[in-house]
Amino acid sequence: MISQATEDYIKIIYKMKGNGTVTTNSIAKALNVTSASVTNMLKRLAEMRLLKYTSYKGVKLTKAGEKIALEVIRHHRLIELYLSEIMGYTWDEVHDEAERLEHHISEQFEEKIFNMLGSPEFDPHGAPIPSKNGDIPKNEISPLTDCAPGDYVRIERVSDADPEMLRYLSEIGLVLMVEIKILSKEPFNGPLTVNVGGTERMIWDEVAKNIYVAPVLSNDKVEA
Amino acid sequence: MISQATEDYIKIIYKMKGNGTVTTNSIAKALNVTSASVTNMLKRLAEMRLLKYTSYKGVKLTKAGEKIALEVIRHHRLIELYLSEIMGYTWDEVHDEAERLEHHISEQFEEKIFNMLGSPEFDPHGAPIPSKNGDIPKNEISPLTDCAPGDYVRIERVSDADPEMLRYLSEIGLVLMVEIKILSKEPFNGPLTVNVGGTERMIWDEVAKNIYVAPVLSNDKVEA
DNA sequence: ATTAATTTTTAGGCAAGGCTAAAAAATAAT
DNA sequence: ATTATTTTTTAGCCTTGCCTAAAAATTAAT
Ligand SMILES: [Mn+2]
Ligand SMILES: [Mn+2]
Ligand SMILES: [Mn+2]
Ligand SMILES: [Mn+2]
Repeated sequence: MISQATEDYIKIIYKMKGNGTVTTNSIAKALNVTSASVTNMLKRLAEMRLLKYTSYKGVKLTKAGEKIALEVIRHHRLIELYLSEIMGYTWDEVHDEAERLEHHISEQFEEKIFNMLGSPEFDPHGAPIPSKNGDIPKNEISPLTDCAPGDYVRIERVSDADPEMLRYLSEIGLVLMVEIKILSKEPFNGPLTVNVGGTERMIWDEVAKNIYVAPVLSNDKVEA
Repeated sequence: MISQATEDYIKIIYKMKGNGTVTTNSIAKALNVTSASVTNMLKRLAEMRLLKYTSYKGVKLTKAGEKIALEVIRHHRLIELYLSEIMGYTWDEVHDEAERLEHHISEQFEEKIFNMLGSPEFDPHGAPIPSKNGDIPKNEISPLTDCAPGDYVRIERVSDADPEMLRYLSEIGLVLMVEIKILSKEPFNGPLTVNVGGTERMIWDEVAKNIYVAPVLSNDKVEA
């Protein structure tokens, strides 16, 4: 059996591979353990052939490691969606529960909830759910911070890192699939003003960073 | 946080307290570990004030220990019922899944499934679900092996220990709430013959041991 | 009352996964 | 090119839970 700690290391390494080299320190920070602990674990994971580890140089998952990462992420996102769709959790409550359960459900459980949810492709925060064989549903999204005045976009994904932020976002109506129009944007990472369901809102960098959007095709637009 | 191992020890000790003194060996057998491991753990549990441990003499849970036991058992049985009622598991599939999940769900999760299930009192095998404050729903049941010819009884509980046995029982129609009439019983733990839904069945000791029944009041009887 | 058998505890080890403090390597600054 | 800073690794230690083998205590049989 593969341990919870192992799964958490592998998962975080997988998630960090986007932003350049995955270093000892970055893993330590993400998992809230010391770098010494990370070095120790990386050696063991390399021993298990779940990743390739070059001292001082960083780390890269093997095929086997990536498979485990995708499996855990699939569990996590399916559970999040299940909690929210079937059990009535709010989107700020699902992450912590999923973070534990992802390591302890059976394949049968995974399959059952996958079917109950109608073969879903995205979790409650818009994150793609890897398929059983590791394919990741694609959708074209970009950071809200990249938008320009005049853009008309739909919220397609939010970061699930901070429950407080999620509560704030739903409070001000910034939930998935909501369409917003960018009214203005100040330079130097300054605040945006947007129109959300008829209300004008200011969204500053700290908040905007959490939101990803896709353009609304002009023929779908409903002028606000 | 209290570890999974701790919870499993406490739970098994609680369950064994019915049959006389709980000994090192009996715990070892039940948990499939060596007696040396048990001695070691008992010392730690005593240190944590979860039980009173007298060398060579056996063990008894404290109030704190009992509270943990009841909490874990409540989780286990609620999860079993949830899996069977809401997710379509069969009664032979629920135990293993519950055995892991019981240690990892939150109080919120517990509450949600409790409500979804309509404040249930018994699990899919007829075992009572301890209430939030530790009360255990009572029902008057006795072993099927204690029945005498002529008795008319209802199946109120089955042992969930062996999935194979559970599959066999449902195969021959011996599921919860089914009413059966005892036709004959051989001495020396010999087989019983019973009438189940019009069919005559032989139930020998190994099988009968798993079944607990309550008498059906004569005015409720439906002659078979 | 001894002796034999059984149960339980001790002693000593091991693997996983953490930690701190010190050493070494890599990077950045002068 | 040195020197200073940051990153990473080593070394040594700890706790949890498990193990085996040997010793001690208890219980059962003669
Ligand atoms: Mn996790
Ligand atoms: Mn999510
Ligand atoms: Mn368990
Ligand atoms: Mn049960």
